[in-house]
Amino acid sequence: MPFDDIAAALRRAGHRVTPQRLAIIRTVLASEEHLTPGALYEKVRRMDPEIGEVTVYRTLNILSELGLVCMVHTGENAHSFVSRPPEHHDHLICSGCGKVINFTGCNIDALEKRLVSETGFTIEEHRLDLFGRCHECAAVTARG
Amino acid sequence: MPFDDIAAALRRAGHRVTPQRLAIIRTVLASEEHLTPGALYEKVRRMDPEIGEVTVYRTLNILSELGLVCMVHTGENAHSFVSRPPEHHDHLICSGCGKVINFTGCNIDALEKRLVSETGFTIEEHRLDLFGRCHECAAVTARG
DNA sequence: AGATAAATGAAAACGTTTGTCAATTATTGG
DNA sequence: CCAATAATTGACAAACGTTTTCATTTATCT
Ligand SMILES: [Zn+2]
Ligand SMILES: [Zn+2]
Ligand SMILES: [Zn+2]
Ligand SMILES: [Zn+2]
Repeated sequence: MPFDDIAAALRRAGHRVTPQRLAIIRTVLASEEHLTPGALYEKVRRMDPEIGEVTVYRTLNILSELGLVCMVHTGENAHSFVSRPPEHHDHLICSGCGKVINFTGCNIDALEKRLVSETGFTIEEHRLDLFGRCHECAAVTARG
Repeated sequence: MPFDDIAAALRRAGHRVTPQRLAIIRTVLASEEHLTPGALYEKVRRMDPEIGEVTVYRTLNILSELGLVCMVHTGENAHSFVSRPPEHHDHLICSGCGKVINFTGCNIDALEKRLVSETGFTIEEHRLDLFGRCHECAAVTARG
């Protein structure tokens, strides 16, 4: 999602567009990786050394509630946030070497439809991680 | 997973089988819902009032690493744990109230086959979490 | 039963997240 | 542009969730 669209959506939702919020949005957009509020705070400080950590938390909550950034539950003790990617993808992770392969086309629409009708939930997103062993690591295991 | 199997697996992995751990396992097995370590601690205390909260944390980490219980990332600020049912299941999680619904039949075999042939990976397991809003929480959002 | 290393529980350290509040500031409208 | 207004900010502290530390206890093995 482009910078200007995020700022416009913020204003449209009745929030003010402050320099601090713009700095936070820029920093999220500039980073490819998922960042915790704390890590993001450290990065934003380089742009705006006076910014408070609390402002980062508050802004991320707003952006995430408006669907302007993506909140990821990693299993660590803190949430992570990342700019909303252009297209949806999931992960294939090697338990041996840690290699991560992104793939598209998870194709779970039928499953989502089934669950919507069975549970009454509104489904917004999902996270699918497949764990296994890459070719190299599988070979090592077989030998050992 | 039955009580005795969990205890045996614990011992097989080189861990000791203590009364505290048995109480924690019993409590997890007795509860249908996902519980945070804190909530679980309150329940276990009724069986063993002298148990320490730290022991609950440590035990849950061990059980979860050994795959004997299921750790759920709900989007709340704490993880939840639940007994692992005999058959594979995935999670549908409400971003509003944290409610978790288990479902079976994720049916991703075709996807796994495709990825195996495309990447050469051997796939061992997966984690699929769907996030959305339950009927009650969706109503609140629409009203607000 | 005795030796040994793992496990326990209390307290404290640590990181994350939220609440409070006076001071600042983006926005609105004249 | 200026003044009025209400949202936002940042410092501080409080509330959580989780891990570390360490002396004491205890499960396990011989
Ligand atoms: Zn590998
Ligand atoms: Zn997907
Ligand atoms: Zn709900
Ligand atoms: Zn599944």
